Amino acid sequence: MVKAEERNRLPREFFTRDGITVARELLGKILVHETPEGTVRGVITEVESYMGEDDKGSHAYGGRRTGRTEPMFHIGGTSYVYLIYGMYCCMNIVAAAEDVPQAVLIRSVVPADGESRERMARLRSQRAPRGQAPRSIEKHLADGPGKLCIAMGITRADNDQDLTRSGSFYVTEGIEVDPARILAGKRIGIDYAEEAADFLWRFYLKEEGL
DNA sequence: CGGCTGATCGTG
DNA sequence: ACGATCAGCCGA
Repeated sequence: MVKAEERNRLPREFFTRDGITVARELLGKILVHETPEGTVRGVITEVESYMGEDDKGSHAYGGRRTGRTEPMFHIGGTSYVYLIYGMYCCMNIVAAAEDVPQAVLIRSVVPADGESRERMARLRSQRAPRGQAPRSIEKHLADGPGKLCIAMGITRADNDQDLTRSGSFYVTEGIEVDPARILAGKRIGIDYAEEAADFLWRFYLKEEGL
């Protein structure tokens, strides 16, 4: 007997489309991570597209295929988790076909239920670098790529996983999103990307209200 | 709320 | 050296 959640898992065909379509469609979907501490579910509210070899903002720009970027070249539906600034992780979901290095950076989620909210708060609290936990965990539970990974227990151990098959890491249907509620803006933190820094490839939901 | 800065380390 | 970042601290 399968869990209802398993029946709603997004299939390969969802992810093997272009990175902008997948990014927009991911808004409102639920990222699920089953950890030893329990299952954490987050509704995706902000994403960014990284569009492959020609995108100066992408790790795969110029076809750069190394140990780190390898997962980006795998088939749509693969996870790409990497360490950033020596202390945080960023979580991406690869899009498109194999050898087409497009990916969607998950920038923000909100807890899908009360249990997830509690687990996110605990995970964020227990990882207090020097001293006390962050000031306002409640208001900023998972509203950033690094915070999101901490809140959902996502680490580099979750890199290069097939989200369409993994038993503990996947995406399911979520809330219905009116396309009119999707806003677009410039991607964050890629000032070095020249003209690509101005592309409106960041998508987010108007009003975090849900 | 906006700007500045230190922390920290795998990757190329 | 350099980040697809975060949190604390400052000033307005």
